[in-house]
Amino acid sequence: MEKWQSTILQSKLFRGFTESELERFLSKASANREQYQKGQIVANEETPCTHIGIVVSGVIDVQKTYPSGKFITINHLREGELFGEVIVFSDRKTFPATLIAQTESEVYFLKKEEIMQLNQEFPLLMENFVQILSQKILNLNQRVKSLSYHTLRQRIVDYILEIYKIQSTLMFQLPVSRKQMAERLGTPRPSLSRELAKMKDEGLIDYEKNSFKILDLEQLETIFFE
Amino acid sequence: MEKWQSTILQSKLFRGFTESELERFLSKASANREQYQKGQIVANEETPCTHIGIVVSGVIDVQKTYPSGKFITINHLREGELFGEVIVFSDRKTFPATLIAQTESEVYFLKKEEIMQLNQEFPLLMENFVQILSQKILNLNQRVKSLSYHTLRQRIVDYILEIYKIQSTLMFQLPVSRKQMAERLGTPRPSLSRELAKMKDEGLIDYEKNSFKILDLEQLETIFFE
DNA sequence: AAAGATCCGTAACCTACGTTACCAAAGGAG
DNA sequence: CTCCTTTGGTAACGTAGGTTACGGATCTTT
Repeated sequence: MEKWQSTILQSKLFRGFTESELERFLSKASANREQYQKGQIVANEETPCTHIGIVVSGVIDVQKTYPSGKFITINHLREGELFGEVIVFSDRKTFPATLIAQTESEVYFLKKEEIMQLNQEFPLLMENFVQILSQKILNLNQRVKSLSYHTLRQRIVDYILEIYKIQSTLMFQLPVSRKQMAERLGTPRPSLSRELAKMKDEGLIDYEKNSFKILDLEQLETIFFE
Repeated sequence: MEKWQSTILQSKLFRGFTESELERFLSKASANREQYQKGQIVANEETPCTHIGIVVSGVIDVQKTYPSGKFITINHLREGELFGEVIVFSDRKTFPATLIAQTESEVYFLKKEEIMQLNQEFPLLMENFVQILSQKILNLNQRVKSLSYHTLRQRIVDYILEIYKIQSTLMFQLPVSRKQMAERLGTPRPSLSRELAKMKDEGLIDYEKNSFKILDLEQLETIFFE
Protein backbone atom coordinates (compact mmCIF):
# COMPACT_ATOMS: atom_id res chain seq x y z
CA MET A 1 0.00 0.00 0.00
CA GLU A 2 1.37 3.35 -1.01
CA LYS A 3 2.03 6.08 1.47
CA TRP A 4 -0.69 8.41 0.24
CA GLN A 5 -3.20 5.65 0.65
CA SER A 6 -2.31 4.98 4.23
CA THR A 7 -2.55 8.69 4.95
CA ILE A 8 -6.05 8.74 3.55
CA LEU A 9 -6.87 5.66 5.56
CA GLN A 10 -6.10 7.64 8.69
CA SER A 11 -8.47 10.47 7.88
CA LYS A 12 -11.74 10.54 9.74
CA LEU A 13 -13.59 9.91 6.50
CA PHE A 14 -12.19 6.40 6.18
CA ARG A 15 -12.19 5.49 9.82
CA GLY A 16 -12.90 1.80 10.23
CA PHE A 17 -11.92 0.88 6.68
CA THR A 18 -9.57 -2.03 6.23
CA GLU A 19 -6.69 -1.66 3.83
CA SER A 20 -8.35 -3.87 1.25
CA GLU A 21 -11.65 -2.06 1.52
CA LEU A 22 -9.91 1.24 0.94
CA GLU A 23 -8.10 -0.15 -2.07
CA ARG A 24 -11.34 -1.46 -3.46
CA PHE A 25 -12.90 1.93 -2.86
CA LEU A 26 -10.07 3.81 -4.52
CA SER A 27 -10.17 1.58 -7.54
CA LYS A 28 -13.82 2.42 -8.07
CA ALA A 29 -13.48 6.13 -7.44
CA SER A 30 -11.95 8.36 -10.06
CA ALA A 31 -8.26 8.80 -9.36
CA ASN A 32 -8.04 12.43 -8.49
CA ARG A 33 -4.85 13.61 -6.87
CA GLU A 34 -3.35 17.04 -7.34
CA GLN A 35 0.06 18.42 -6.51
CA TYR A 36 0.61 21.97 -5.36
CA GLN A 37 3.76 24.02 -5.13
CA LYS A 38 4.41 26.14 -2.08
CA GLY A 39 2.26 29.26 -2.35
CA GLN A 40 0.00 27.84 -5.00
CA ILE A 41 -3.74 28.37 -4.65
CA VAL A 42 -5.73 25.21 -3.98
CA ALA A 43 -9.09 26.97 -4.01
CA ASN A 44 -10.10 30.57 -4.13
CA GLU A 45 -12.63 32.22 -1.87
CA GLU A 46 -16.11 32.41 -3.46
CA THR A 47 -15.14 29.72 -5.96
CA PRO A 48 -17.54 26.79 -6.44
CA CYS A 49 -16.86 23.78 -4.26
CA THR A 50 -17.74 20.45 -5.83
CA HIS A 51 -15.34 18.09 -4.12
CA ILE A 52 -14.19 17.10 -0.71
CA GLY A 53 -10.44 17.34 -0.30
CA ILE A 54 -8.14 15.27 1.88
CA VAL A 55 -4.64 16.53 2.51
CA VAL A 56 -2.28 13.73 1.55
CA SER A 57 0.96 15.55 2.28
CA GLY A 58 2.12 19.02 3.17
CA VAL A 59 0.28 21.82 4.92
CA ILE A 60 -2.49 23.95 3.48
CA ASP A 61 -3.42 27.30 4.95
CA VAL A 62 -6.96 28.55 5.20
CA GLN A 63 -7.00 32.30 4.71
CA LYS A 64 -9.76 34.81 5.01
CA THR A 65 -9.38 37.88 2.85
CA TYR A 66 -10.51 41.35 3.84
CA PRO A 67 -11.91 43.88 1.38
CA SER A 68 -8.62 45.78 1.30
CA GLY A 69 -6.83 42.63 0.21
CA LYS A 70 -5.17 41.89 3.53
CA PHE A 71 -5.76 38.47 4.95
CA ILE A 72 -5.37 36.39 8.02
CA THR A 73 -4.66 32.69 8.27
CA ILE A 74 -7.43 31.13 10.27
CA ASN A 75 -6.42 27.50 10.08
CA HIS A 76 -3.81 25.01 8.96
CA LEU A 77 -4.80 21.74 7.34
CA ARG A 78 -2.32 18.89 7.82
CA GLU A 79 -2.01 15.34 6.56
CA GLY A 80 -5.27 13.45 6.76
CA GLU A 81 -7.38 16.55 7.34
CA LEU A 82 -10.49 17.33 5.32
CA PHE A 83 -11.83 20.44 3.67
CA GLY A 84 -14.97 21.30 1.78
CA GLU A 85 -16.95 18.69 3.67
CA VAL A 86 -19.33 21.26 5.09
CA ILE A 87 -19.80 23.15 1.86
CA VAL A 88 -20.36 20.51 -0.83
CA PHE A 89 -23.80 19.52 0.36
CA SER A 90 -24.99 22.89 1.62
CA ASP A 91 -26.88 25.66 -0.14
CA ARG A 92 -23.82 27.84 -0.20
CA LYS A 93 -21.78 26.10 -2.83
CA THR A 94 -18.71 28.32 -2.72
CA PHE A 95 -15.63 28.35 -0.52
CA PRO A 96 -15.87 30.78 2.38
CA ALA A 97 -12.09 31.17 2.45
CA THR A 98 -9.02 30.75 0.30
CA LEU A 99 -6.90 27.60 0.47
CA ILE A 100 -3.24 28.02 -0.27
CA ALA A 101 -0.38 25.54 -0.04
CA GLN A 102 1.96 26.55 2.76
CA THR A 103 4.42 23.85 1.72
CA GLU A 104 4.59 21.60 -1.29
CA SER A 105 1.42 19.57 -0.93
CA GLU A 106 -0.75 16.88 -2.37
CA VAL A 107 -4.51 16.62 -2.12
CA TYR A 108 -6.89 13.79 -2.89
CA PHE A 109 -10.25 14.95 -4.20
CA LEU A 110 -13.52 13.11 -3.94
CA LYS A 111 -16.39 14.28 -6.03
CA LYS A 112 -19.71 14.95 -4.36
CA GLU A 113 -21.62 12.69 -6.74
CA GLU A 114 -19.18 9.85 -6.23
CA ILE A 115 -19.71 9.92 -2.54
CA MET A 116 -23.40 9.50 -3.08
CA GLN A 117 -22.93 6.70 -5.58
CA LEU A 118 -20.30 4.64 -3.81
CA ASN A 119 -22.44 4.97 -0.79
CA GLN A 120 -24.29 1.71 -1.43
CA GLU A 121 -21.17 -0.35 -1.60
CA PHE A 122 -19.43 1.48 1.23
CA PRO A 123 -22.04 2.54 3.73
CA LEU A 124 -19.35 3.18 6.29
CA LEU A 125 -18.15 6.14 4.26
CA MET A 126 -21.44 7.95 4.56
CA GLU A 127 -21.72 7.07 8.20
CA ASN A 128 -18.31 8.56 8.84
CA PHE A 129 -19.21 11.59 6.83
CA VAL A 130 -22.35 12.22 8.80
CA GLN A 131 -20.53 11.64 12.02
CA ILE A 132 -17.91 14.23 11.12
CA LEU A 133 -20.64 16.79 10.53
CA SER A 134 -22.50 15.84 13.69
CA GLN A 135 -19.41 16.14 15.78
CA LYS A 136 -18.72 19.54 14.31
CA ILE A 137 -22.18 20.70 15.28
CA LEU A 138 -21.77 19.52 18.83
CA ASN A 139 -18.45 21.32 19.11
CA LEU A 140 -19.91 24.50 17.69
CA ASN A 141 -22.85 24.28 20.06
CA GLN A 142 -20.43 24.07 22.93
CA ARG A 143 -18.59 27.05 21.57
CA VAL A 144 -21.73 29.11 21.15
CA LYS A 145 -22.82 28.25 24.63
CA SER A 146 -19.66 29.48 26.24
CA LEU A 147 -19.54 32.56 24.05
CA SER A 148 -23.13 33.37 24.90
CA TYR A 149 -22.40 34.09 28.52
CA HIS A 150 -21.88 37.78 28.76
CA THR A 151 -20.54 38.02 32.26
CA LEU A 152 -17.50 36.44 33.81
CA ARG A 153 -19.58 35.16 36.65
CA GLN A 154 -21.79 33.17 34.31
CA ARG A 155 -18.78 31.45 32.86
CA ILE A 156 -17.43 30.70 36.30
CA VAL A 157 -20.72 29.23 37.47
CA ASP A 158 -21.06 27.20 34.31
CA TYR A 159 -17.62 25.77 34.91
CA ILE A 160 -18.27 25.04 38.57
CA LEU A 161 -21.61 23.39 37.84
CA GLU A 162 -19.95 21.21 35.24
CA ILE A 163 -17.58 19.86 37.83
CA TYR A 164 -20.43 19.48 40.25
CA LYS A 165 -22.37 17.42 37.71
CA ILE A 166 -19.42 15.13 37.13
CA GLN A 167 -18.46 14.67 40.75
CA SER A 168 -22.01 14.85 42.09
CA THR A 169 -21.00 16.49 45.32
CA LEU A 170 -21.24 20.03 46.61
CA MET A 171 -17.68 19.84 47.90
CA PHE A 172 -14.98 19.07 45.41
CA GLN A 173 -11.37 19.59 44.52
CA LEU A 174 -10.69 21.87 41.61
CA PRO A 175 -8.78 19.72 39.12
CA VAL A 176 -6.79 22.65 37.68
CA SER A 177 -4.69 25.57 38.80
CA ARG A 178 -6.13 29.07 38.92
CA LYS A 179 -4.03 29.99 35.96
CA GLN A 180 -5.43 27.11 33.90
CA MET A 181 -8.94 27.86 35.03
CA ALA A 182 -8.56 31.49 33.99
CA GLU A 183 -7.32 30.43 30.58
CA ARG A 184 -10.15 27.99 30.14
CA LEU A 185 -12.64 30.72 30.96
CA GLY A 186 -10.89 33.18 28.70
CA THR A 187 -10.22 35.78 31.34
CA PRO A 188 -7.10 37.16 33.05
CA ARG A 189 -6.23 35.49 36.30
CA PRO A 190 -6.65 38.60 38.50
CA SER A 191 -10.17 39.05 37.19
CA LEU A 192 -10.96 35.48 38.10
CA SER A 193 -9.55 35.88 41.60
CA ARG A 194 -11.53 39.02 42.14
CA GLU A 195 -14.79 37.50 41.00
CA LEU A 196 -14.29 34.34 43.06
CA ALA A 197 -13.58 36.48 46.12
CA LYS A 198 -16.76 38.43 45.47
CA MET A 199 -18.77 35.24 45.19
CA LYS A 200 -17.31 34.02 48.46
CA ASP A 201 -18.26 37.36 50.05
CA GLU A 202 -21.80 36.99 48.84
CA GLY A 203 -22.05 33.54 50.39
CA LEU A 204 -22.56 31.69 47.12
CA ILE A 205 -19.49 29.51 47.39
CA ASP A 206 -16.65 28.86 49.75
CA TYR A 207 -13.15 27.80 48.96
CA GLU A 208 -9.70 27.40 50.38
CA LYS A 209 -6.94 26.71 47.92
CA ASN A 210 -8.48 24.21 45.53
CA SER A 211 -11.15 22.84 47.87
CA PHE A 212 -14.43 24.26 46.72
CA LYS A 213 -17.87 24.11 48.23
CA ILE A 214 -21.15 25.18 46.72
CA LEU A 215 -23.19 26.96 49.39
CA ASP A 216 -26.23 28.12 47.48
CA LEU A 217 -26.95 26.08 44.37
CA GLU A 218 -30.31 27.71 43.63
CA GLN A 219 -28.84 31.17 43.84
CA LEU A 220 -25.94 30.18 41.64
CA GLU A 221 -28.23 29.10 38.86
CA THR A 222 -30.28 32.28 38.89
CA ILE A 223 -27.41 34.21 37.39
CA PHE A 224 -28.04 32.47 34.07
CA PHE A 225 -31.34 34.27 33.78
CA GLU A 226 -29.95 37.78 34.22
CA MET B 1 -52.61 10.62 1.36
CA GLU B 2 -53.17 10.96 5.04
CA LYS B 3 -52.53 14.18 6.88
CA TRP B 4 -49.57 12.95 8.88
CA GLN B 5 -47.92 11.87 5.67
CA SER B 6 -48.23 15.23 4.03
CA THR B 7 -46.82 16.83 7.17
CA ILE B 8 -43.81 14.59 6.95
CA LEU B 9 -43.50 15.37 3.28
CA GLN B 10 -43.05 19.01 4.21
CA SER B 11 -40.20 18.36 6.61
CA LYS B 12 -36.74 19.19 5.37
CA LEU B 13 -35.82 15.53 5.50
CA PHE B 14 -38.19 14.66 2.67
CA ARG B 15 -37.73 17.75 0.60
CA GLY B 16 -38.01 16.89 -3.07
CA PHE B 17 -39.89 13.66 -2.51
CA THR B 18 -43.00 13.09 -4.56
CA GLU B 19 -46.08 11.80 -2.82
CA SER B 20 -45.67 8.36 -4.30
CA GLU B 21 -42.00 8.20 -3.41
CA LEU B 22 -42.83 9.05 0.15
CA GLU B 23 -45.52 6.39 0.25
CA ARG B 24 -43.13 3.86 -1.13
CA PHE B 25 -40.60 4.91 1.46
CA LEU B 26 -43.06 4.69 4.32
CA SER B 27 -44.19 1.26 3.26
CA LYS B 28 -40.64 -0.02 3.48
CA ALA B 29 -39.79 1.67 6.75
CA SER B 30 -41.15 0.26 9.97
CA ALA B 31 -44.32 2.09 10.91
CA ASN B 32 -43.33 3.97 13.99
CA ARG B 33 -45.64 6.67 15.18
CA GLU B 34 -46.20 7.58 18.78
CA GLN B 35 -48.85 9.69 20.48
CA TYR B 36 -48.10 11.86 23.49
CA GLN B 37 -50.44 13.51 25.94
CA LYS B 38 -49.83 17.07 26.97
CA GLY B 39 -46.98 17.09 29.50
CA GLN B 40 -45.80 13.63 28.62
CA ILE B 41 -42.07 13.06 28.21
CA VAL B 42 -40.96 12.26 24.68
CA ALA B 43 -37.32 11.77 25.62
CA ASN B 44 -35.39 12.38 28.77
CA GLU B 45 -32.11 14.20 28.99
CA GLU B 46 -29.11 11.82 28.98
CA THR B 47 -31.27 9.05 27.55
CA PRO B 48 -29.95 7.12 24.53
CA CYS B 49 -30.99 8.50 21.18
CA THR B 50 -31.42 5.89 18.47
CA HIS B 51 -34.01 7.49 16.23
CA ILE B 52 -34.69 10.69 14.40
CA GLY B 53 -38.05 12.18 15.27
CA ILE B 54 -40.35 14.26 13.10
CA VAL B 55 -43.15 16.15 14.77
CA VAL B 56 -46.36 15.15 12.99
CA SER B 57 -48.71 17.24 15.09
CA GLY B 58 -48.64 19.33 18.22
CA VAL B 59 -45.78 21.21 19.83
CA ILE B 60 -42.88 19.68 21.70
CA ASP B 61 -40.76 21.71 24.08
CA VAL B 62 -37.03 21.30 24.43
CA GLN B 63 -36.03 21.86 28.02
CA LYS B 64 -32.65 22.06 29.65
CA THR B 65 -32.54 21.00 33.27
CA TYR B 66 -30.25 22.56 35.85
CA PRO B 67 -28.71 20.58 38.69
CA SER B 68 -31.23 21.94 41.19
CA GLY B 69 -34.05 20.58 39.06
CA LYS B 70 -35.15 23.92 37.62
CA PHE B 71 -35.32 24.11 33.88
CA ILE B 72 -35.71 26.50 31.00
CA THR B 73 -37.39 25.90 27.68
CA ILE B 74 -34.85 26.54 24.98
CA ASN B 75 -36.87 25.65 21.92
CA HIS B 76 -40.25 24.65 20.56
CA LEU B 77 -40.58 21.99 17.88
CA ARG B 78 -43.61 22.35 15.63
CA GLU B 79 -45.15 20.31 12.85
CA GLY B 80 -42.59 19.06 10.38
CA GLU B 81 -39.61 19.86 12.59
CA LEU B 82 -36.89 17.34 13.35
CA PHE B 83 -35.08 16.30 16.47
CA GLY B 84 -32.28 13.92 17.24
CA GLU B 85 -30.78 14.40 13.81
CA VAL B 86 -27.53 15.76 15.21
CA ILE B 87 -27.20 13.18 17.92
CA VAL B 88 -27.96 9.82 16.30
CA PHE B 89 -24.77 9.65 14.30
CA SER B 90 -22.46 11.42 16.72
CA ASP B 91 -20.26 10.04 19.47
CA ARG B 92 -22.53 11.42 22.12
CA LYS B 93 -25.44 9.07 21.82
CA THR B 94 -27.67 10.64 24.44
CA PHE B 95 -30.10 13.55 24.37
CA PRO B 96 -28.63 16.82 25.58
CA ALA B 97 -32.04 18.06 26.68
CA THR B 98 -35.46 16.82 27.67
CA LEU B 99 -38.31 16.69 25.15
CA ILE B 100 -41.76 17.15 26.54
CA ALA B 101 -45.10 17.47 24.79
CA GLN B 102 -46.45 20.97 25.24
CA THR B 103 -49.72 19.97 23.61
CA GLU B 104 -51.13 16.64 22.60
CA SER B 105 -48.66 15.52 19.95
CA GLU B 106 -47.67 12.85 17.52
CA VAL B 107 -44.19 11.94 16.41
CA TYR B 108 -42.90 9.82 13.58
CA PHE B 109 -39.68 7.99 14.40
CA LEU B 110 -37.09 6.81 11.95
CA LYS B 111 -34.49 4.38 13.15
CA LYS B 112 -30.86 5.17 12.51
CA GLU B 113 -30.17 1.82 10.87
CA GLU B 114 -33.15 2.19 8.59
CA ILE B 115 -31.90 5.47 7.30
CA MET B 116 -28.65 3.82 6.33
CA GLN B 117 -30.39 0.89 4.71
CA LEU B 118 -33.06 2.68 2.74
CA ASN B 119 -30.35 4.95 1.58
CA GLN B 120 -29.67 2.96 -1.57
CA GLU B 121 -33.21 3.13 -2.75
CA PHE B 122 -33.77 6.72 -1.65
CA PRO B 123 -30.51 8.59 -2.06
CA LEU B 124 -32.35 11.88 -1.79
CA LEU B 125 -33.05 11.16 1.84
CA MET B 126 -29.39 11.01 2.74
CA GLU B 127 -28.64 14.05 0.65
CA ASN B 128 -31.30 16.00 2.49
CA PHE B 129 -30.01 14.73 5.77
CA VAL B 130 -26.48 15.84 5.04
CA GLN B 131 -27.71 19.17 3.80
CA ILE B 132 -29.62 19.77 7.00
CA LEU B 133 -26.46 19.18 9.00
CA SER B 134 -24.35 21.31 6.68
CA GLN B 135 -26.75 24.19 6.89
CA LYS B 136 -26.73 23.94 10.63
CA ILE B 137 -22.97 24.20 10.67
CA LEU B 138 -22.96 27.26 8.46
CA ASN B 139 -25.51 28.95 10.69
CA LEU B 140 -23.53 28.11 13.79
CA ASN B 141 -20.36 29.42 12.19
CA GLN B 142 -22.11 32.68 11.51
CA ARG B 143 -23.27 32.77 15.09
CA VAL B 144 -19.82 32.07 16.47
CA LYS B 145 -18.34 34.74 14.28
CA SER B 146 -20.64 37.45 15.52
CA LEU B 147 -20.32 36.31 19.11
CA SER B 148 -16.55 36.29 18.82
CA TYR B 149 -16.26 40.01 18.43
CA HIS B 150 -15.60 41.34 21.85
CA THR B 151 -16.01 45.03 21.20
CA LEU B 152 -18.92 46.97 19.84
CA ARG B 153 -16.66 48.62 17.31
CA GLN B 154 -15.75 45.27 15.78
CA ARG B 155 -19.39 44.45 15.28
CA ILE B 156 -20.03 47.84 13.73
CA VAL B 157 -17.12 47.51 11.33
CA ASP B 158 -18.14 43.98 10.42
CA TYR B 159 -21.60 45.25 9.60
CA ILE B 160 -20.33 48.20 7.60
CA LEU B 161 -17.89 46.06 5.63
CA GLU B 162 -20.68 43.66 4.83
CA ILE B 163 -22.65 46.43 3.19
CA TYR B 164 -19.53 47.64 1.49
CA LYS B 165 -18.93 44.18 0.03
CA ILE B 166 -22.47 43.99 -1.30
CA GLN B 167 -22.61 47.50 -2.71
CA SER B 168 -18.94 47.65 -3.71
CA THR B 169 -18.64 51.33 -3.05
CA LEU B 170 -17.08 53.35 -0.26
CA MET B 171 -20.12 55.60 -0.13
CA PHE B 172 -23.44 54.00 0.51
CA GLN B 173 -26.86 54.45 2.01
CA LEU B 174 -27.51 52.59 5.19
CA PRO B 175 -30.52 50.40 4.41
CA VAL B 176 -31.85 50.43 7.97
CA SER B 177 -32.67 52.87 10.73
CA ARG B 178 -30.30 53.40 13.65
CA LYS B 179 -32.71 51.60 15.87
CA GLN B 180 -32.76 48.56 13.62
CA MET B 181 -29.01 48.65 13.22
CA ALA B 182 -28.56 48.75 16.99
CA GLU B 183 -30.86 45.76 17.38
CA ARG B 184 -29.06 43.84 14.72
CA LEU B 185 -25.75 44.49 16.47
CA GLY B 186 -27.22 43.58 19.82
CA THR B 187 -26.45 46.86 21.51
CA PRO B 188 -28.52 49.77 22.85
CA ARG B 189 -29.01 52.60 20.42
CA PRO B 190 -27.20 55.27 22.49
CA SER B 191 -24.13 53.06 22.63
CA LEU B 192 -24.20 52.74 18.87
CA SER B 193 -24.57 56.51 18.38
CA ARG B 194 -21.67 57.17 20.69
CA GLU B 195 -19.39 54.71 19.00
CA LEU B 196 -20.26 55.95 15.53
CA ALA B 197 -19.56 59.50 16.63
CA LYS B 198 -16.21 58.40 18.02
CA MET B 199 -15.33 56.70 14.76
CA LYS B 200 -16.24 59.85 12.86
CA ASP B 201 -14.04 61.84 15.23
CA GLU B 202 -11.14 59.52 14.58
CA GLY B 203 -11.53 59.99 10.85
CA LEU B 204 -12.39 56.37 10.10
CA ILE B 205 -15.78 57.04 8.63
CA ASP B 206 -18.03 59.94 7.83
CA TYR B 207 -21.79 60.05 7.79
CA GLU B 208 -24.73 62.36 7.63
CA LYS B 209 -28.08 60.80 8.35
CA ASN B 210 -27.95 57.49 6.52
CA SER B 211 -25.32 58.44 3.96
CA PHE B 212 -22.15 56.69 5.00
CA LYS B 213 -18.64 56.94 3.66
CA ILE B 214 -15.66 54.81 4.50
CA LEU B 215 -12.63 57.07 4.85
CA ASP B 216 -9.93 54.65 5.94
CA LEU B 217 -10.58 51.07 4.93
CA GLU B 218 -7.17 49.75 6.00
CA GLN B 219 -7.50 51.29 9.41
CA LEU B 220 -11.00 49.94 9.81
CA GLU B 221 -9.85 46.42 9.27
CA THR B 222 -7.03 46.59 11.79
CA ILE B 223 -9.51 46.62 14.62
CA PHE B 224 -10.21 42.94 14.00
CA PHE B 225 -6.71 42.13 15.13
CA GLU B 226 -6.95 43.85 18.48
C1' DA C 1 19.59 26.29 52.91
C1' DA C 2 19.79 30.10 49.50
C1' DA C 3 18.17 31.87 45.20
C1' DG C 4 15.23 31.93 41.46
C1' DA C 5 11.12 30.90 39.23
C1' DT C 6 6.24 30.17 39.25
C1' DC C 7 1.67 30.63 41.26
C1' DC C 8 -1.75 33.27 43.58
C1' DG C 9 -4.28 37.13 45.77
C1' DT C 10 -5.02 42.00 46.20
C1' DA C 11 -5.41 46.66 45.02
C1' DA C 12 -5.35 50.87 41.97
C1' DC C 13 -6.43 52.43 37.68
C1' DC C 14 -8.80 52.78 33.31
C1' DT C 15 -11.82 51.77 29.49
C1' DA C 16 -15.95 49.95 27.21
C1' DC C 17 -20.37 50.21 27.34
C1' DG C 18 -25.06 49.52 29.47
C1' DT C 19 -28.53 52.62 31.57
C1' DT C 20 -31.24 56.60 32.07
C1' DA C 21 -32.71 61.00 31.01
C1' DC C 22 -33.53 64.73 28.09
C1' DC C 23 -34.02 67.37 23.94
C1' DA C 24 -34.36 68.06 18.94
C1' DA C 25 -35.82 66.55 14.47
C1' DA C 26 -38.93 64.15 11.58
C1' DG C 27 -43.12 62.08 10.34
C1' DG C 28 -48.22 61.19 10.71
C1' DA C 29 -52.99 62.10 11.93
C1' DG C 30 -56.48 65.29 13.00
C1' DC D 1 -50.91 74.14 11.15
C1' DT D 2 -50.88 71.78 15.68
C1' DC D 3 -50.34 67.80 18.43
C1' DC D 4 -48.41 63.46 19.17
C1' DT D 5 -45.51 59.65 18.25
C1' DT D 6 -41.28 57.82 16.72
C1' DT D 7 -36.51 58.30 15.84
C1' DG D 8 -31.95 60.02 16.75
C1' DG D 9 -28.18 62.49 19.25
C1' DT D 10 -25.87 63.71 23.48
C1' DA D 11 -24.49 63.73 28.15
C1' DA D 12 -24.03 61.90 33.03
C1' DC D 13 -23.54 57.99 35.70
C1' DG D 14 -22.49 53.31 37.12
C1' DT D 15 -20.41 48.82 36.64
C1' DA D 16 -17.81 44.81 34.78
C1' DG D 17 -13.76 43.60 34.00
C1' DG D 18 -9.11 44.21 31.52
C1' DT D 19 -4.37 45.88 32.84
C1' DT D 20 -0.50 46.55 35.66
C1' DA D 21 2.05 46.25 39.69
C1' DC D 22 3.47 44.19 43.81
C1' DG D 23 4.06 41.15 47.76
C1' DG D 24 3.55 36.63 49.71
C1' DA D 25 3.58 31.61 49.09
C1' DT D 26 5.10 27.42 46.98
C1' DC D 27 8.25 24.79 44.18
C1' DT D 28 12.65 23.95 41.92
C1' DT D 29 17.45 24.05 41.27
C1' DT D 30 22.00 24.05 42.87
